[in-house]
Amino acid sequence: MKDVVSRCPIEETMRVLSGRWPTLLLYYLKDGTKRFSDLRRDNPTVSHRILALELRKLEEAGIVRRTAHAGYPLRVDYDLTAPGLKLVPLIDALGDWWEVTEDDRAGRVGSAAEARLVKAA
Amino acid sequence: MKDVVSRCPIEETMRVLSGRWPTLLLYYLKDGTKRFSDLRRDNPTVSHRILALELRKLEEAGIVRRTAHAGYPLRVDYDLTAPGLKLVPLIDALGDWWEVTEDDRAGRVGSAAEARLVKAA
DNA sequence: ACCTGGTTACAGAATAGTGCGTAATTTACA
DNA sequence: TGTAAATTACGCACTATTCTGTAACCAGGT
Repeated sequence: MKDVVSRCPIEETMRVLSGRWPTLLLYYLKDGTKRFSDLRRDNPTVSHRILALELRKLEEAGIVRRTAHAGYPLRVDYDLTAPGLKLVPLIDALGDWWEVTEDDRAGRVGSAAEARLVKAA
Repeated sequence: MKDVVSRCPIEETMRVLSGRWPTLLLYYLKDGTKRFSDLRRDNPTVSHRILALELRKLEEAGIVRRTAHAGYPLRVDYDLTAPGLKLVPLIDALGDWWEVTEDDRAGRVGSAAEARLVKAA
């Protein structure tokens, strides 16, 4: 994915949300502040390095906020920004779509155009 | 992205929609049947190989339907299935989100938690 | 020395692009 | 009449690019 300037908002959004982790991190962050180590526990299959990179990407996109606290054994908090919170229901909707359409997607029901014809008849 | 079996519907959905092309193809297919060459014209930056692969992925996911007509000059039509059509408004919503939150994301307004506090005060 | 959050270096895997080949029919031209 | 070229939707091999993981290392504070 080259860094092409596209004025298409869908493309821009997907540039941020694409991949395995972004939506999952949003999901885990939706009910409050989490620390780096919390997020690792939430999803143990993400590597240390990738988690840091993904979080930074989301931070730069203005979706999560990073807060570093001075002192102790070091502590960094992550939480959603207002735009990030607004994104949560949209992502949930995608998950719902997956479940609701499960049978149709598997059961090869035919095209939507076909369905329209059937309804019209 | 390994082929890990995850029962998380969000993860499953993103496995299909991730990347630069899937959402764009959905976008171009939303108002009717298109041929392979139409889709190439709609997005001239996708290579023929990748377009074929992406379309096949979407077909296997039950989102688009492929219809090959016999005979030469060879002709193949693509259109959305019913689940695919249902997906369209969700993707549009993501695009809208990008535009609506543009200022907030850029203008570093602070976290959502902060916003809640402000409202509460 | 140990903890947490993060970075760097390198390796291997996954993904994307280029160019060539193919099919049967039509059109283009000498 | 012969033949060369274009058309359409790919598949295949090869290369380029990007992504992801492992492991090591660093910072500041107890």
